[in-house]
Amino acid sequence: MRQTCNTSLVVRKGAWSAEEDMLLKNCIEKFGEGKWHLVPLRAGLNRCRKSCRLRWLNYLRPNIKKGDFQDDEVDLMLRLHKLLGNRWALIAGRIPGRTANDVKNYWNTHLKSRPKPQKKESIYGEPSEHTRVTVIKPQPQRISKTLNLRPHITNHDTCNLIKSSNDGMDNGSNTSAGLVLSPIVSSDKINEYLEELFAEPEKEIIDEVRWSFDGFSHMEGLDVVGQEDVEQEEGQNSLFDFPIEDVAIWDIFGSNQL
DNA sequence: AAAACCTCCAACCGCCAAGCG
DNA sequence: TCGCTTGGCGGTTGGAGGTTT
Repeated sequence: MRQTCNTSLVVRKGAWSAEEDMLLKNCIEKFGEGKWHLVPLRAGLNRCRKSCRLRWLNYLRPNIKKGDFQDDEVDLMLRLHKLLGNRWALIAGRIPGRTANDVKNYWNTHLKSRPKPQKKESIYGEPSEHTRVTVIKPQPQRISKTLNLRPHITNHDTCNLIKSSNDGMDNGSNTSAGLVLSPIVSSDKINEYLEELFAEPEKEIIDEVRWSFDGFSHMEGLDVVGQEDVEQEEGQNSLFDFPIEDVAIWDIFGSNQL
């Protein structure tokens, strides 16, 4: 019989006690993350694997930032949500110390129902009523060898996806798989997609995206290469083959391997 | 003071895809 | 190729604590 959280097997539910936390923490520190099906046994916990995993990821793991979201975190969250939609794991992967659950909860409680600001007052780039925004949703959610990234990009476009070896996180706060797009997609396709995405004058698009690039590179210690430098790069199949604003979009998809 | 209501977030649930035999 | 197990995700819920009446 398969033991899951849904069976009638008696597994403890509800809030975790300090003792359970300690047992789980000791277990993870001893055996490492992963093999969640073994964790309840190893730790001596009467909890299901999912519950153990969730408790560790959302509460016990080191480097988790508690407390209110800072303005820059909220700003980043809004921008990422505009691009990615409800991809909380991906969004959290770009906000150091925050978990997907944190981001989701914050969004649902603070941002979801808030009125959209007027266009001119918008600091988050919210779309006007005439602006159609297409949320980028890498499809499918998990990497597949036969992945068709987006309808815009047909099989004719060679579009390789590489699963990031370090899950796309360099801050230890997220376990979502990072996606790395190899830059074989034509710039035309990217520009076409950007235009559809923002449906704004070109300058605004570039400003928006450049902000993103600057933000990420600052946050993650990336070495920003300006447009002039980009043009001097010679390597083939390099992300630097792209204009700087294009690189930012791919970074948003989850890569920190620039 | 207490009941009603609201807010927030930890935890649960169900689903999906990868991996493996 | 198929079925099972596992890891991971987003949506939802329940209850504790705070606020209002």
